[in-house]
Amino acid sequence: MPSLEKPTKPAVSLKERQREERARLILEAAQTILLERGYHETSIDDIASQVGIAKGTVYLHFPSKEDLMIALVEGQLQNFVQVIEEVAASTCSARERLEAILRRTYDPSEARRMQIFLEVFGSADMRSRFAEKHERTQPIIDHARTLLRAIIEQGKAQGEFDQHISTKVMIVMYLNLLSPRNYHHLTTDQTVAFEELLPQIIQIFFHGISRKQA
Amino acid sequence: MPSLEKPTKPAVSLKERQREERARLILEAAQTILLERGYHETSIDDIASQVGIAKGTVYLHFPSKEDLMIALVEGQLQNFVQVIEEVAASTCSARERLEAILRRTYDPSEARRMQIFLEVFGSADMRSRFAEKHERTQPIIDHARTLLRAIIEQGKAQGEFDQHISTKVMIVMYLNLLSPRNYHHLTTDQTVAFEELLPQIIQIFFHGISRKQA
Amino acid sequence: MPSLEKPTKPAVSLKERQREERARLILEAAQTILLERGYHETSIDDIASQVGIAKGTVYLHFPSKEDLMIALVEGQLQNFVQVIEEVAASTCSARERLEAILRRTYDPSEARRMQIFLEVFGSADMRSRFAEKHERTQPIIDHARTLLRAIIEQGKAQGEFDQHISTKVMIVMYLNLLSPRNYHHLTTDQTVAFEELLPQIIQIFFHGISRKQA
Amino acid sequence: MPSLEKPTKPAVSLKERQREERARLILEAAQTILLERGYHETSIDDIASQVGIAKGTVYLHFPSKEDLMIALVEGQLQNFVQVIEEVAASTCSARERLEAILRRTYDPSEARRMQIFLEVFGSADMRSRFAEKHERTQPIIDHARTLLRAIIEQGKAQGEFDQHISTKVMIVMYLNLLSPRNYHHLTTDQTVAFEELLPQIIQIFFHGISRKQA
DNA sequence: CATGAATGAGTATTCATTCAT
DNA sequence: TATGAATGAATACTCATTCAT
Repeated sequence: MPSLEKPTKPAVSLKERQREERARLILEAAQTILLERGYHETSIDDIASQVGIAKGTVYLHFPSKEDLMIALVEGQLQNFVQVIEEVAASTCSARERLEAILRRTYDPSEARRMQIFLEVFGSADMRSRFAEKHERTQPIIDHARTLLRAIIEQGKAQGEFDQHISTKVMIVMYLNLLSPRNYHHLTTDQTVAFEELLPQIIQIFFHGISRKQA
Repeated sequence: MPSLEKPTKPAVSLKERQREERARLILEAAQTILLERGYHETSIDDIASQVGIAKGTVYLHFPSKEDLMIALVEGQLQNFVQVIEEVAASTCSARERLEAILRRTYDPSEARRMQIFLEVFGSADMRSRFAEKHERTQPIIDHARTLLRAIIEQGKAQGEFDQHISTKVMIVMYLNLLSPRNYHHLTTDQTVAFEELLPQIIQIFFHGISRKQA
Repeated sequence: MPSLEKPTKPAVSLKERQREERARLILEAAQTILLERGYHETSIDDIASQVGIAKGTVYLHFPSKEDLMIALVEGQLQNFVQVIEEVAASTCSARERLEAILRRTYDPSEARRMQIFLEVFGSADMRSRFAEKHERTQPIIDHARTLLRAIIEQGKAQGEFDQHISTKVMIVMYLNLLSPRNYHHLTTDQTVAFEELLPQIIQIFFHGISRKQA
Repeated sequence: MPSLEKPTKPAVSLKERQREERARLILEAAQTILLERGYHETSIDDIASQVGIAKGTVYLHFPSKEDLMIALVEGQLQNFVQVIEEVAASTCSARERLEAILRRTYDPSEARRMQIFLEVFGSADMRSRFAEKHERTQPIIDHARTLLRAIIEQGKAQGEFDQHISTKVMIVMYLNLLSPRNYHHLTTDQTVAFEELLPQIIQIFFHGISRKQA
């Protein structure tokens, strides 16, 4: 019977799990409000009351508003890297792999998880605020870029992509496609459904970078 | 008597001109600092002292910090529309016209004039702040989109662009290209010079949307 | 059966002793940290972790931070009174007895035990905080003063001290000598060692109050 | 007539005078409340409403609560040094000069001006808070000590004071006498009037350090 | 009893905005 | 008109205290 032993370990892990759960709830609330209102318009009180806890409790999990923000971005960045890693391991063609990443990024159930991270780099406020504390995130970003670079260069080598276009530019443009935010710019009048948006974007991008049939 | 000639009109107009000049100086200073530091990190005092006037004077021209910001964006938006209008009137091919707009947007001497406008829509802070006061900018944006739509549809009609891709998507993606900011995302290590960036972006985009040679 | 011997009393007393021991440990830790950092810079957490217990446990012994402080001061005050009482009982001359008290107060091994008490009265923060809860300490202080008064008046009666100087003033000045803190004022550059400081202070004070040889 | 010239200088100086007046009022209020309640128990709001101004206005004059405190202490320190300097210049005997300083320090109209400065060095909180920002005050203190040293050493040379007692110890003890605060320790029961206190203190101290008539 | 997570009152500080000069 | 001193609402953060486990 497993009840023979009553180890203290699970207890510790329980507290730890509760703690992480709490942190996760805070991050989630923070994400929702931050996306809606932005960093400066969101107070710690707002976040706390969204979670249904007291202001002080937020500080038990994150030493400062900024650190909360950074944790949020870092988590999403890691999510993103994980998606790339999973896809990178497959044996499909380069295009298929890049498409897969795009699809997972646009997948509504995933999308929310990455918005802040994508948002952060789009705001002067945020970027300058981040610049200093980037040390930890930079290596993760570098890793992501390395993986993408490998995929794209395979695609070039296999004749899928145009070798005259710099890999760097492809990466940048590809990453641009990843920000669903960009597609709200001037489409608040929801006349293009997301379901039709993605295939067309894919079409433009991959046709755009495909090897020209001279 | 000096009242022989109608002195009021010119006087008013002079004052008015001076007034506008003042407002322009403030907007210019605001633009510079806002781009550098972001909305919240920029105080009215910062802007005033950049212009060399007192804080209170800013309020003689703009009723609030937010209105200053909105005036700034509106001005840039109008700039942008003007560029589109100028180009739209030409008789070049659709692609040539769209390329011309891109080039003027990327042109360093013009670029600064549009960055805030482009930046604003990339920050949750800004967007939510704007949402309410959009009434005035929305018609301008609609006008721009109408002009672009016309060009693109000409391009489709003339067989330049792929008719299977929705015009809306093309517009959105095209507007995305316009934000130089996007190309800083992960290119802080200046390995892709801007001069080579633009032609490649153009290449990808226009090849991407070009009619397929079945 | 273990109930043969009356186990309750010793058990309670053991618990009580443990309880008091705990309280003593807390007071000791509090003293160390409070002296180093001051009342406001010391958190209950600091004290608890210095003792190696949890924050809540401190509250099982002292109803508030302030009460902890008061208990500390009261204990030290009692210490001080005890020193006076021990010395007062001796048969030496008045001057020898007052000197003995001074020496024991300055004795490094004792000194720490009284610093907080002396410190408290030197800080406006502390005094105002104390003012209300003085009721309990006041009688102890009165007792100390009575003892000192007796010694001094003996000294006067025996011709040791100048009868023209008020006993009250002598007491006040004498108590002033007791605060080693005072001698840090401007001697941070440690050029006067404590060992030479005390004899000279004694010399000045007792010569100062000695009967004048007309 | 002096009204012939309407110089702008006086206007500037008026503003400047108003500004200084305001700062003085703040310092005065701060002093009163700080002495009563101590640093931590005094909020900027308390000070502001004591002066009858808004919180923000305090910050127009002092960049932080701490700086306000430092300004206060520094001002009082300078007051003290000025007293010493004035007295030091006289040609009286050493004792007379030291007595003069004591009297001026105890003079009720002056006393309030120095209490904070004397208080600060009596609180662990304050001292540690000050330690860092002492750079500016240290030279002033050193100057004061140099002046006092000179007087005392003259006294020794002239046979007024006992040469066997270290000048440093005399200075320290003398400075101790200067803190009226010390004489409240245990004399809240106003049985010794200040008028009789001072002469007796003087008597003890100067008899204490006087050359012994072997 | 002991714990330490949760609380929320309290505070320093900032800055857009106003208005007397 | 221009100024900039004054204002006070807003907000991040701390920490004594409580209480469920």
